[in-house]
Amino acid sequence: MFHGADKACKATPGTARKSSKNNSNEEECLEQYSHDSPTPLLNDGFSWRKYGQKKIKASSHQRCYYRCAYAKDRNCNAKKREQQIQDSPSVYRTTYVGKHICDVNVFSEPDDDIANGSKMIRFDKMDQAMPDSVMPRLAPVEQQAITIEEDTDQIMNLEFDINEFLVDDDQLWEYQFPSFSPGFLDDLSEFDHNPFLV
DNA sequence: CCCATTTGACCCTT
DNA sequence: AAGGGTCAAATGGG
Repeated sequence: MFHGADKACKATPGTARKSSKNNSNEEECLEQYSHDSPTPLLNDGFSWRKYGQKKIKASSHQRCYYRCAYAKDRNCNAKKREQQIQDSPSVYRTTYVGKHICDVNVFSEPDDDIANGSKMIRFDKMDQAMPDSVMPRLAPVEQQAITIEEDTDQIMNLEFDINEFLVDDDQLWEYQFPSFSPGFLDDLSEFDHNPFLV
């Protein structure tokens, strides 16, 4: 139950407010994709703009809502929400929703890129770092085994899975960003996450 | 001043 | 009605 990849084929609830009730079944199947890490994933390569924050009933922590900083300019509909889902060993779940069409150039063939060992990273408009963080795995994951968690969006079994998360994450990031050392992220989050102070 | 975050109201779905 | 997601005015920092 980790990288819960599943689609929400219900015509973007967010935009539904404009066209009243056009829902039902559009072809707007948003992918949803979560990623857990011991620290908030503040800098995942995209520029985000926070647009909301809410207290979630199930959790004692708040959930923050971000959308692509270029959403306006490039009409990008990528969003993410981030929430601390556990305390003791703190775990933050970042859920990505939608795709970054603002960076569609590097998106062409993620698998191909990786296979060829070529660079799939562009720093053009990013003042931060690598683009395309976790998105490229969307497609492959979809046809893998989604049978694990479907709608079980709960946190429950996290306790014993944490270790898996950590290990897997390291490998995952290394796999996706060969140019960066695995510790790169740790380093980053170490100084720009401040759950309680500041 | 400009722009990103904050924050509560608003809206939609269940 | 409750819970979750987004808007937008106010706020604060650069």
